[in-house]
Amino acid sequence: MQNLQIFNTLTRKKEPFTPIKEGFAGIYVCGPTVYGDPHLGHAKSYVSFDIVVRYFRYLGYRVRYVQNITDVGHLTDDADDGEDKMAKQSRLERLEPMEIAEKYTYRYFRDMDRLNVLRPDISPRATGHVPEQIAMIKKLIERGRAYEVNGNVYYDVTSQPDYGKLSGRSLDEAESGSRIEQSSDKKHPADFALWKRANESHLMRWDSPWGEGFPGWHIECSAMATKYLGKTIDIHGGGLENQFPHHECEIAQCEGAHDEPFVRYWMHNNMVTLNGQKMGKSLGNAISLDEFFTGQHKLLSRPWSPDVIRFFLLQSHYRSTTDFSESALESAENGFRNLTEILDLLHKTVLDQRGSGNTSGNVDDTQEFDLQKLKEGLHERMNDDFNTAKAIGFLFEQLRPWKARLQDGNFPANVEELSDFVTVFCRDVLTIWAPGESDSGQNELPFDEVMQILLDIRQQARKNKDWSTADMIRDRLTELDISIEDGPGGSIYKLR
RNA sequence: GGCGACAUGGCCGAGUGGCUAGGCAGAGGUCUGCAAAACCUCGUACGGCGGUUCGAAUCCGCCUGUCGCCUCCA
Repeated sequence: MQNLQIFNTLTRKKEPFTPIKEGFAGIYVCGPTVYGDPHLGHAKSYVSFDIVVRYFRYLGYRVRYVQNITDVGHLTDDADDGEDKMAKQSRLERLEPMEIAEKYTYRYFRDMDRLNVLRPDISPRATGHVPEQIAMIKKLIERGRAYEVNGNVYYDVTSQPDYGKLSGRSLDEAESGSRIEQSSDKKHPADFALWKRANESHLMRWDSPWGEGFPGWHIECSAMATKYLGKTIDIHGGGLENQFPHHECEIAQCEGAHDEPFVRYWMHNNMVTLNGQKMGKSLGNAISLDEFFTGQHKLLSRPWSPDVIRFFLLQSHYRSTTDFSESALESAENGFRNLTEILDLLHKTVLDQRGSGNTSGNVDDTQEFDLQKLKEGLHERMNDDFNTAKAIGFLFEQLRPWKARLQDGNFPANVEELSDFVTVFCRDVLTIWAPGESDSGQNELPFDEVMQILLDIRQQARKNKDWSTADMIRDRLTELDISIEDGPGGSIYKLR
């Protein structure tokens, strides 16, 4: 009955989703390395997978969503003398490495909360799972998949016949690749570290059978995914740039340790560009989410709300690159406002009907709203590899014809069912709107009542053709970013 | 150098071999004391060159361009 199709990076095809266990879905997504503020790239990735999780739940699946927090400092350089990212940041900020991890973990969740990204069910920390990682490494050595040299442990890629199956690489390519470091200890240039020996100055270090050191940068995901989701998991997601080498190595580690397929469906979201350019610290265009929300960045002319950023992201597909620019955001913002106005109207109509028994509007029976068509259309689009862009387009297409009628107080006979469905879909799946959200600004003070007084005075002036008073009220309010709109049924105000 | 993706109307952005995606902007109109807002109407696009086909933006080849990965990165 559900024809959910997922594009599987492993096969490069859309495939119907079938869970390992009926009714359950285990999802693992690579989480952030917490040594800096989250930026647009994080937003794209985690909003994309937020949709995946929410849609699965909407379909009735019980989801376990696991997303790691990488708080072990991995090296900025694959060579032995590379600096640890966490250590580097802790030196810069004069904080303990774990203070850095905590600080940026909080900031990560704060910004994701603002974007309405659901928190994972489990957010395992890499530093909290060192024993699990060591156990997995031991197992790999026992099974002849890994070897130890001078306190370092490497994975032997030649022991994995299908190494490279996810990214479409072969070991021959890797061997001839010009940019692979020819590390002395490795048997094969593509071998990767499972455990690194810590030199004297290294801050984050643990005891292990191979001496003091720290885990390699792929093993945490393998160990934690296995611990919480089992040897084979339904879905593993992450950014496209992690496809190789990170995810390839995760597969090698898990399948080397368990001889069972690690992941059924691999999902990768595409990247974000800013004004057509790759976002990077070196390019000076890496804008953090907080800077977007506050507008405090030299490339931004004003703040952009998290809702608009989420909506903008959903207007493109997760497997397409998304180019951010202020003009594109502005378009999204206008469209977003347009759509939410319709949703507000629907909700308000239902409240009026339910509330005051006697109704101000009336049923427009000249035309039915085809709710079945809306439902099926949205499901069809979401089932097509979570195509939120198509779904939003369809939402506009179906709802727009009713906007004018709703404004005139006319509504379809099934307005309640329509509103209920749309509320669930927009609030629980897309999460771009929730009923009553837009007008619950300052309930502490009787702001609304005061405004009503002003509007009444102005209405009186207009009745008396006292245009100068009427216009003064409007102009002064406009200065405060409160706009007045006169309609047939009276005037209303809008903040912003 | 190796591997891979993408090139759609002013902008953003979906897309199935044949039928209007959608949004934003723009133009005209309705409404209005003026304005704003809102609503209605309007665009027939698919990088270039070949090929397959009755028919291709959609399939194949070549070319050009952009981007990503190959090194930490969502």
